[in-house]
Amino acid sequence: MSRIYIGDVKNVKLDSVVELCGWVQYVRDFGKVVFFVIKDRTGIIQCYTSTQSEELLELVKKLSMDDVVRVRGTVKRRPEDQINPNMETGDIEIEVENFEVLNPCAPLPYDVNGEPSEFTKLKYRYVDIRHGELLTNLKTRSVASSVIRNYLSRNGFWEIETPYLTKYTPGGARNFVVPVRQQPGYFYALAESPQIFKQMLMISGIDRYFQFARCFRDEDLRADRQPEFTQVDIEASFVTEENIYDLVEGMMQQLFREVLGVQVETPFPRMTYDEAMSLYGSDKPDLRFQMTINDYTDNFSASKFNAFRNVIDRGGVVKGLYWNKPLDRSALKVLDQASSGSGNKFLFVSKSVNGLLTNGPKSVLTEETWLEDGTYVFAAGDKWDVLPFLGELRLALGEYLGLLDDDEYKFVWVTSRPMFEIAEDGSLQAAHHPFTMPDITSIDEIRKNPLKVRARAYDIVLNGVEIGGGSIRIHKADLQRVVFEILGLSSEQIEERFGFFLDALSYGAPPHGGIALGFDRLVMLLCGADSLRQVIVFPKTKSGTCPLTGAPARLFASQRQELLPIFKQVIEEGG
RNA sequence: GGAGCUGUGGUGUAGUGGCCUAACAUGCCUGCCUGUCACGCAGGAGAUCGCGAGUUCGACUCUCGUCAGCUCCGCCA
Repeated sequence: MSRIYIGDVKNVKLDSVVELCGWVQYVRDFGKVVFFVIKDRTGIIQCYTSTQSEELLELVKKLSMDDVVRVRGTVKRRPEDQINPNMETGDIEIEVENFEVLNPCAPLPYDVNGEPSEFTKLKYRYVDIRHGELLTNLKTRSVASSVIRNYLSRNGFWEIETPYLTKYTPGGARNFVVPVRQQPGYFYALAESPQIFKQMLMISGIDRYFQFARCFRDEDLRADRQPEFTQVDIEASFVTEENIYDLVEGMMQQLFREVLGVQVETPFPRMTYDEAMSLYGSDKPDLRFQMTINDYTDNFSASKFNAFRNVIDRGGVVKGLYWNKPLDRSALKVLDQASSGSGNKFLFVSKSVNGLLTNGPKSVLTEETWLEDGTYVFAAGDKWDVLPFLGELRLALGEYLGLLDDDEYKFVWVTSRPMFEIAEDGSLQAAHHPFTMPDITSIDEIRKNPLKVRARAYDIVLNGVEIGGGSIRIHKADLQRVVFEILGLSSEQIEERFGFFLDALSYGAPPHGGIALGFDRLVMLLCGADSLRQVIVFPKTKSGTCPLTGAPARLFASQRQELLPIFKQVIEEGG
């Protein structure tokens, strides 16, 4: 006989003898009879021992929480009146024949039934995983990755690993750098994504590739951002947008069916970036509720409400949200909360048979006879300030009205972003990345008016969260060179930074495209978690430290000696 | 880089310019209990109130600084 999982005990015949390994959860000592509950990753079960063996009884009394034990005993049905309906194994228990403490556990550093600070839990992450929801989340994560691997393999994709130690890529995220002992003054960069390599694989004739790629970015962290995270990186040759959409929609369908038992409708709706912004005030619209942003510029163009009319006279717009029921002050309060700190103001008007409730001038607004019963939230100003602001208010209102259903999954493709946007310093920068194919028929088009050009890029959005993005790539060296030039790179810079890449494009690059899915975020949504830290096994704190290991750390003396020449070289090169 | 919130026995919280020799719960230690199920009961140990400076007759409490954690903005193609 050998050890079985606790979760399998319910499938074993009564009165058979089983061997279980796990952690002691609770000990309930009644002097002459002692109960203790043990747990492994599959479940929990109650064990008991009584006076049939005084020796055993004495040993069991000494157990404490999270001692690691091996228990051998008989599966017994509990007395009828002792069945615990709150326990999956509440109708049975193990009568202990013998047991062994494999390793006693020191008193736990925190109360596992309470809610210790996140820092404490990170410091003792293994305790948290053992006792919390993390165990379930990690299982979900494992199932998700296996579903995705199978799906992609079945569709002819090869899993290939690309280097993490690579060359610094300018623009985009800040890279982590790694000093190279053998070449003082030279550094690797940790890959912020496998972008260049996956294109190289297409040029290599791999045709279909995927990878669970770790990506590293040295930027400030958020609840949904870690310095290292995992992307499902996918690239294919001779494809169009439609092929990528089909592939990913099939994958999501399979994933949600196998992980959650949820049937996802395909194809996913699509909207352009402009539609998403003007209707939802966001490039990642949450389509779980259909409230959209409307234009009220005409309604207010002759209004006595000067604040709005003046904005319109200066070329601004008035946009707003409408809900067909009147709302009270608590809604206004929620919106105030949502807009505080944004620097934008909104006008709240709730109209009913009882009159107007508003945070604006009531007498003036009463004259706006076109207002219907229900609630309006208006904002006026420059279109590109007003839309994102109303986008925020829309979400706050949706949440307040209880329109965000956690069990609903609304996917949408957002397409046709502008190829370039204007950076703060006035220069142009790539809105997606500089390897994205512009939607043009001739190179002249992009040279003449780059800001008008759209990118053949697409984002996949689920319930207002961007879970992935990709594009058809540039596969011709001359077009790629022009894009670099528009981004302000000199020919010398292009040569130094991307010479090898332009070479590759000129040596038989096939048309290709792909997508990268944020695996951590995807798992977060599958688990219903609200922070990445709940689906990443050993995450870092907001300032990038690891409370468990104490990373990052200072160098040892011996390491300092070895690395000294490297930093000497850096200092000599100057700033 | 900016804004906000938080920091009190191992853990989670309470507290207020003197009432604090710092409270409660849980955990820990000792003892009692034959059917509990986060068992119960009795007793006990455990904290220079994140750190530093200042104001004050007096600071856990007020002020400034600093450190750490969290949320948001910037940033993250």
